[in-house]
Amino acid sequence: MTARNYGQYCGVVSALELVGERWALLIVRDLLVGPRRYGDLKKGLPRIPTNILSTRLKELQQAGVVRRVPLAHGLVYDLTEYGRGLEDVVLALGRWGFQAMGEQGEDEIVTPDSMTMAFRTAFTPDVARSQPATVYEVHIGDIVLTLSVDELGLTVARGSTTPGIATGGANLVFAASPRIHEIISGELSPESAIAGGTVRILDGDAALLEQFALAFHLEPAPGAVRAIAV
Amino acid sequence: MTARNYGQYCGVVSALELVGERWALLIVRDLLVGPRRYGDLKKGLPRIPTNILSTRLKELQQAGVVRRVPLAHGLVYDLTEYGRGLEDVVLALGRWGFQAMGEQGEDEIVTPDSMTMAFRTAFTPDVARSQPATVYEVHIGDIVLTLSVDELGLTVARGSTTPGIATGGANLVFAASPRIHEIISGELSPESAIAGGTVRILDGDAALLEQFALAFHLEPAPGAVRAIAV
DNA sequence: CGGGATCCCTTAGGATACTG
DNA sequence: CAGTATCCTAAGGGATCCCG
Repeated sequence: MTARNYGQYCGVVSALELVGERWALLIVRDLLVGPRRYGDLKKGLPRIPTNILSTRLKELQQAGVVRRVPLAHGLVYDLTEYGRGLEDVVLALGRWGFQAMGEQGEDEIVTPDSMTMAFRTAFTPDVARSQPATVYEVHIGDIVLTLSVDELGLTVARGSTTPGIATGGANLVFAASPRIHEIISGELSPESAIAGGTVRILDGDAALLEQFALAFHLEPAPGAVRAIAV
Repeated sequence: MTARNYGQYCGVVSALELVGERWALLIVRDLLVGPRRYGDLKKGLPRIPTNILSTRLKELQQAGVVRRVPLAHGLVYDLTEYGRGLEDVVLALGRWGFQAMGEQGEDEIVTPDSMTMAFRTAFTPDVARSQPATVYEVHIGDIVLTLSVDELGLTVARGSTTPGIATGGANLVFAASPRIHEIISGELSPESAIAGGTVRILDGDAALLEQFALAFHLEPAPGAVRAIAV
C-alpha cells in the first residue's frame, strides 16, 4: 500500500488516490445518474470483474464517496454529497474524451447510464435557455431516454415518460444510431442525419432536431486523435 | 491489451483509456506548467519508476497528448494542443481532491509544478478582476513562485521575477508553510496565519494577504473526508 | 436471485541495475 | 542525461462457488 502512494501533498494526487484506480470513476459515472444496486452496476459495467467491483465499492465507501443505503429488500449504493462533487471531474473527462471516440467499435457497448451522462456532458445551458422548453424522447438501440430541457436546465429520465401515447409528453421522438455522436460534434447536420438514416423521426416535429443539435453540442478539439493504433 | 479495455462507447471511457493509467495525469499536470525534460519529470515525480515514466510518455505520444520536441541539446516533452485540453480535467480533479488533503504527511512532498497547478486551481478570476493588479512572491520551503494577478487572469512563474531587489516586481513577498492550504480553504484567516507563524511577511504590504486570500480560495465541500484510515 | 467471496493466472507496475 | 533491461510483487482479469 505504501508503494502505491504517489507521495505528494497535492490536490490532484489526493483525488487520484481516492478515485484514480481502474473502474472507480466509471462506477461514479453510473452513480451520478442515480442510486444503483450491485447488480445494476454489474450490468452497466459488464467487463468489470466482480471482485473488483466489490473492492472498489468498499474503497469508495471508506473514502466517503459512496454510501450503502439499505432498502425495503436489498440495498443500493449511492453517492454521498462529497461524491456528487465528482460530477465536474466526470463531465470534464467526458468532454475531453468525446473527441477521441471515433466510430463505435465492434466490442463497444452503450449503456443507459453512459448515454445519460453523455447527454449531460453535451448539454449547453446557455444555448438551451434561449429555446422554448422541449421534451425529447431518444431511442438508441433498445435504450430510451427522455430529455427534458427548460430554463432550469436538463433532466434525463430513463424510458418514455408517457408509456401509452407517444406524443403525450415528448415534443419530438426519434430513433438514432450511436452515430448521433456526429450530430453532437457538428460533423453531421440534422437534415442529412435524417436523410442518411442516422436519425429516424418517430413522432413530433422533425424541425425540432435542429434545436436539439444546438442544445446538445460538443466542439471537436483540433488535434484530436480519431483512430488509436492497436 | 484487449482485456484492459473497458469496452464501452463513451467519452469518459475514451478519456480513461488514454490518460486513466497510473501516473499519466500527473505527468500531464506537470506538463501543463510547461515543457519538461525527462529528468525534470522524474524530479517532479520522484516515486515514478523510470520504466513507467518511459512507457507512459510513449503511450501519451501515441494518443496525441504529448509530443517530443528536439532541442539544441537534448529534448523536451510538451503537450499538444489536444493534450492541453486536459487542463479542465486536471483542475477539476485538483479542486475536488483539495478537500481531502488534510495535513501534509511525513512522506508527502511538494513540488514547484504541483504548487503552480494548485494556485491555478484555487484562483478565482471573478474575484481577482475586482482587485488591483498585484504580484505576489510566495516562498514555500525552497520553492519560490511569482503569481501575477491582473484583469487578464493569473500567471505563475518559477522563481523570483527580480533576482536582485526583492520589491522590484512583487507587491507582497511572503514565506508560507504548506499549511497555506488552510488559508486557501478559509480555515485560517490571514491575520491569524501571520500571528501563528504559518505565514511570514518578507516584504511589501502585509494587508495584501487579505486580498490574496480572496483571489485564491477553494470552498471545502461538506462531507469531505479529512483523514483516510490506513 | 441479489450480493458478494474465493480461486488461479496473467500482467501492470514497483525497485534496482545497467547502458548509449 | 535519457532512457533499457531485469526481476519480483501485487493488482487486475476470468471463472466459479457460496450464502441468505
